[in-house]
Amino acid sequence: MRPQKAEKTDEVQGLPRITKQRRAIFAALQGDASHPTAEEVYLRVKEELPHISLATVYRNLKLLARQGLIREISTGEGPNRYDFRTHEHAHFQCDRCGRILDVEMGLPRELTRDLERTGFRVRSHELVLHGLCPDCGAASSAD
Amino acid sequence: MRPQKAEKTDEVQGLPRITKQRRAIFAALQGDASHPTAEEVYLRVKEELPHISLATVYRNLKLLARQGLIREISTGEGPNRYDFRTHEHAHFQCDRCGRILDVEMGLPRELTRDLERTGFRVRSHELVLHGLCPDCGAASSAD
DNA sequence: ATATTTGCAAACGCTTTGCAAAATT
DNA sequence: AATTTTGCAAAGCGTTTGCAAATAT
Repeated sequence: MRPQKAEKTDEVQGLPRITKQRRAIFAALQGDASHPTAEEVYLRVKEELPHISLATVYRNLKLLARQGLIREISTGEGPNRYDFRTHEHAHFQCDRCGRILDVEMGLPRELTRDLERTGFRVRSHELVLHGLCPDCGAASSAD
Repeated sequence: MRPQKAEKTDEVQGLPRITKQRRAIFAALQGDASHPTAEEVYLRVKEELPHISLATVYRNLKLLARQGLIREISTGEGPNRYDFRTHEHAHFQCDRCGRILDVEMGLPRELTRDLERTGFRVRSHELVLHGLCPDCGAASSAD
């Protein structure tokens, strides 16, 4: 029996470090309510760091999302989008213009309560509404 | 000015035809509450129609979904899944076993009412809950 | 000094598409 | 007969990954 050195069983990842790329990506997202895609974030950050690669952007967006510093939105069509707002809220995607808008809407307690009663443990949820946004709704009734 | 023959502007698609592939794909889904992926449907149908191609399965699942005969679920990770139940309901995906379960849960009227008041038109929504299903929740507390 | 992170390019998984032949209406 | 649909293979899109060099701790 050979002595084992500190069991790396859990594939533990060391502490995330603060690189200029990581900082710039996070900063680019701050205050951007447009729910940009990774590609869009890449283009924004590229102005500041012209040598940054798209892979780095993808890696960092994923990491920031895992850390809960940003939110990842998958709309079911097209690329994922990223949201600097991490509080509980839903999203509305317009069928016409494709824009994604924040909707301040939490899931009613009673809904999850029933689930938990039947043995589920609800950790999170993603709610995406589809339809026409105010702009496009008005435009379409004018057609 | 040359006479134009019947303007094909709208790229109108003719009526869907009933092929044995289409029928088999739809049939394979009937009563299958497991929310199979396109690949899984393909394997099932292949037993009956060994020469069917994966592309045909993809095409038909999309078509059936557009027609409202089945429902397409995008969970945000992994391939899309298909549901023969078309009525309003949510989905629960277990973080541990990955299974997707139906949750009879409609969106409360009041929630959408506010949106409609502010000019939105809500056509549909997709709600996916994440957490632990009863089986996995029990298993994990035993750890 | 050690571990993480980067940029690059190549690979990946899922899905869609162009095409000629086959099948449906 | 006209048009849709099929199977095949190839392309597509968004994303992830292997690697050696660069960087943060």
